[in-house]
Amino acid sequence: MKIASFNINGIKARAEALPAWLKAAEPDVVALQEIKSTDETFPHEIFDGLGYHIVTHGQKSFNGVALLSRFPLEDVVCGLPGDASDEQARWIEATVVGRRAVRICGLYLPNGNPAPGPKYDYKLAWMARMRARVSALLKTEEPLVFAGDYNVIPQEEDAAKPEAWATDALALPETRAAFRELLHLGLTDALRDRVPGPGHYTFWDYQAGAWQRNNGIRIDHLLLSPQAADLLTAVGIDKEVRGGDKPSDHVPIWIDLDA
DNA sequence: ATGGTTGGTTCCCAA
Repeated sequence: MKIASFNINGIKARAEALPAWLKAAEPDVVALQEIKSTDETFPHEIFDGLGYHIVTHGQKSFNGVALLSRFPLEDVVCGLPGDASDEQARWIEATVVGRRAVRICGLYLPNGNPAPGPKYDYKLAWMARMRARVSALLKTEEPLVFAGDYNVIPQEEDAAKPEAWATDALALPETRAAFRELLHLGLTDALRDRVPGPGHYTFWDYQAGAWQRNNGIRIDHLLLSPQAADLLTAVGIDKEVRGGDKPSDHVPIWIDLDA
């Protein structure tokens, strides 16, 4: 089962690039972030003929997440549990059954800039709430995949120019500590596990020729529960997508599970 | 230290 995460930075702007990647990469399940669309205005027609079941959790203008799957999407949960007053669409869960059942959680973790400030407070509170949700799901002992844009640069080696991010919400010590707390629950960072070391980026800013200079950062992650990590057979970043026509500023990251 | 670009919306904000 090939499972991917892709922050598309606007579903309507990616009406050509996203289907083109799906045809080439043939993922079974995809977690999309930043659809920037409501459920009502989501352009389902761009996926016609590609064979995906689709669930969306959108909002107007900003954020918004979705799951695509060649298998039916079961037991869907929209919104990160733990704060009924939170109106930002950043979390969606569903179970897919291939040869085995896997629960997929798609997430768009808050950016948090500027830090310090209320946006950074929201980021840290959201990460604490995610930790509680991960803990609850781990008790099921199901294979779990947490796929998304974490807006976290976990270590210095995950940025081409780490000094440029020293005071940024994506890299502050408190951000990295909160990310490590997730890992310490028992999750495996699939890419770090299989391809340790520097130079593996998933985001290049549109500005200042970041792509041409390979000034990238690794902020899109696939974290696996122990039962999912046992099934991991491959991991990759589809870097070439960044050089295509009308690209997102993020590229897809994917894993293959023996499931 | 600053600037630079894109998307969705709107008389700029978020990233």
